[in-house]
Amino acid sequence: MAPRSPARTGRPRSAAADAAILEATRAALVDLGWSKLTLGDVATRAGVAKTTLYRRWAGKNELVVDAVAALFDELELPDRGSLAADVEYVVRQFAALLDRPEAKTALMAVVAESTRDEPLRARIRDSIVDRQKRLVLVGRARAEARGELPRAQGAQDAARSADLIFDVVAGAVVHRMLVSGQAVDSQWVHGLVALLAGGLPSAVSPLPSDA
Amino acid sequence: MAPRSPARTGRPRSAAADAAILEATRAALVDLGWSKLTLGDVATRAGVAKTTLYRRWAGKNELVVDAVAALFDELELPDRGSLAADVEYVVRQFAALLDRPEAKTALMAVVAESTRDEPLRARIRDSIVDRQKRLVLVGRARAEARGELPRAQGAQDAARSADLIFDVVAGAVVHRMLVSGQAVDSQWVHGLVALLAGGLPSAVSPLPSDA
Amino acid sequence: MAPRSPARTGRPRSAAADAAILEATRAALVDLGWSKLTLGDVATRAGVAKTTLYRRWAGKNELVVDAVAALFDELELPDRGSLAADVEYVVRQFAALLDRPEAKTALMAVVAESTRDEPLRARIRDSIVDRQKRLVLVGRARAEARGELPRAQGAQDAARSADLIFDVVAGAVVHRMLVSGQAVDSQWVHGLVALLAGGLPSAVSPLPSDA
Amino acid sequence: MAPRSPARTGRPRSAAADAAILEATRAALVDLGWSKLTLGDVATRAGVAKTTLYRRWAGKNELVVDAVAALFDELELPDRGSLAADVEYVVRQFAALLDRPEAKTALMAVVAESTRDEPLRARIRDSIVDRQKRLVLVGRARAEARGELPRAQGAQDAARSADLIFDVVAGAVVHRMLVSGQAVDSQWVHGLVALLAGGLPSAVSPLPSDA
DNA sequence: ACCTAAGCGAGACGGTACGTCATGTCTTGCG
DNA sequence: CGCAAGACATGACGTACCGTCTCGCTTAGGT
Repeated sequence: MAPRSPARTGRPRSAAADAAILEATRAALVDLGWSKLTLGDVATRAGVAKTTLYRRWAGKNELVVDAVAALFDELELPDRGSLAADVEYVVRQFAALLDRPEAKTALMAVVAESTRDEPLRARIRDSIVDRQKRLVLVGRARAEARGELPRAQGAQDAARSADLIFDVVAGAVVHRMLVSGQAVDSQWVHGLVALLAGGLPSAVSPLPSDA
Repeated sequence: MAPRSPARTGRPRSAAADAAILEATRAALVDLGWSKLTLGDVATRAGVAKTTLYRRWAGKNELVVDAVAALFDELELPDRGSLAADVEYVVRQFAALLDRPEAKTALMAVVAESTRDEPLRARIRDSIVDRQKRLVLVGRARAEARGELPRAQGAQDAARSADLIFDVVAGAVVHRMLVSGQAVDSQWVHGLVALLAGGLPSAVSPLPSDA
Repeated sequence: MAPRSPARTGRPRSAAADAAILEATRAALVDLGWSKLTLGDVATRAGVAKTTLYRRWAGKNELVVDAVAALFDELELPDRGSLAADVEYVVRQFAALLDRPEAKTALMAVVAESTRDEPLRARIRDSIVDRQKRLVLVGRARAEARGELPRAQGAQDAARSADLIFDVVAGAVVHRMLVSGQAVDSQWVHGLVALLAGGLPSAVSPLPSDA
Repeated sequence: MAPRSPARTGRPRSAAADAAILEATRAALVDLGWSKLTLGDVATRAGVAKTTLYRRWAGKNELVVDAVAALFDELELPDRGSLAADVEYVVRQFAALLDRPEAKTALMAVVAESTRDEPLRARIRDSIVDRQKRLVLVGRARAEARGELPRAQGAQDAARSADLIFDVVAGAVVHRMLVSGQAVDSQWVHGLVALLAGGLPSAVSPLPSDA
């Protein structure tokens, strides 16, 4: 009755090993960064043989995607009472995540690798990117309920605009922190929120600082 | 030191070498991508010894930053008549640049490396990022002249909002193409322009397609 | 009455497995040679699990000794009518055996291993070497009966000279084939027989060829 | 003018490295034996990188042949006054050589490998085997001069019988020590000399012991 | 007819060595 | 003296076997 897995014989894979490897990968990312991380070192840290690691992941890219994906699932969006507050909350949360060294060094690196590796791109999309779009959908649904935003006209338009908002918000934070190399401070967050609320005209006007 | 060049043999190399190396680096990025690019291969392609290469650049990161920086200087912003048109133009131009394989594979990679290498981050900022902020300044100046945007209140606010706009626009395009892995098509560009013009409420409303 | 092994319960070992493993070992020696033979491959060929194999043999050396030992028991020495004919017969037979790829590749290899492994040397001696000394004893007994050789003076001398003759004859054939890498052809065999009959003076004189 | 070697540019190979590697190989053979010798360990012992080692030798087999070949060139044959004395001298010398652990463990192993590797067999023949045939030729020439042996009838016969004598003498010693695993003591040497002098009838007669 | 203990296949496990590759440095000899 | 050619020490790569260890089954003998 139960759809048994195709191979049922042999010694089963150690579940503990998977967890140890992913944890060791994150630790190694913190200590060494992406480019100096070696799978041999990860295996040693995890108390595992290199072969065990290669049995489960095709290479460094895939391993790091899995190791980092879990971090992104920690993001959440409680109701802060208004669209602006929700946006501010999620932006700060995302910035805090990108401030963690393991996320910072790994995210751009695997994205860079994915430009020449379609399966990797798909894995990143499935494990990391698409899962965070839920935050946009939740936020928008609340804003619609509050009357802050008009209701989407159709499913396709809804998806399209969600993608756009996601790219703008996530892209802005990533670019600010990793490309421009500057902190996501209150001033910048308030500027972004203003821009999202009212477009460029709102963004260029000075804002009351709260710092 | 003195550039003597009456009829000396063997001398002309040095000047040509730089150009040949950077060109070879771009070609290698196209063929191999960032992670499989090796300095030995670049040297061979450039018809140069590895020693010559290491005499001029500290490593792969620095070389690639220099090789790619030139591409970004091609961006320009002619007056398209309105703020919206200017934004659309620069977004499309930037997207076209990021579609080139040598830019795509290299940009994220060096940014990733720069998360643990402050001198590299500075080099990227100087050679690539900051030079493109001129586009924002030019665009805003025109928009102010046209009365599309209010004048900035002070130099500091002006710089701050220019940084914000730059992060939002560039970040959105980079995220769309490299992280989400989707094309920057007309629909998306128009959505972005609408969002920049009027904020989220404008972005979620359906737009007249031009595709 | 029979002093059964201490543990008598449980499923008995499969007799078929032993035969299959030894046969698979010989086949693998033919296909791969000693150094590329792996126990995993032998197990697969024999349709047996690696554990089954390790339950019975300590390692590759022991397994191969057992696998090739059987080949050597095929040697025999029918009465050819004279000492010279008996020697020629046994030399040709031994040469034919050493021409089989599984014997050729395995014999020297296990002997080489045995230089640092006393138990292995003993196993080789018991399973292979000493069993073939019977051929010398049979041949000498016949020659004595024919009056071709004087009777040995004592048991110790008899054993000593049998060892010597064995080393000389077997050593010559092995050296000819495996070290010098040349064929044991009629000319060489006749030369050897002449040398054994009359010593070096006989060996350096030209012999009537029969090829 | 001089026919320079094809490649004349670049840093030349270190002559010191070659010597250090061969010496380290012999030391490793003594410590570990053939089967546990690893090229990585040899490289470490020689204070050399693995790549340097692989640049010069194709693998373990070739390296070991070169490392032990030098040992065999130490053999020599001073005039001991009679054929029997010359034979005894060279047999003892060869036995002493085979008693050295690096020669013992390596010789049979490379011979075993050579059964499936024709280039290796040729290398062994050129570097080790053929070079020792000189001893047979020297010994025979002296014996002929002394009148102990008849002169060879032709060059071909001379070569053939030299090969035979070499296989018999060297084969007997090798077989005695490595296969039978017994010492080449005086009794055995005298037996061998007697056999070579007068054939089997001389060998089976008891000899005056000198031990 | 059950019980029990060992054998069995499959295959994952921690290891070790492999042979190759790229890095960044260092000698050479040529021009 | 600059430079190409390429050897060098270093160290990671990804693979192959090793010999051991679970697993979930047979498969017998003793009761």
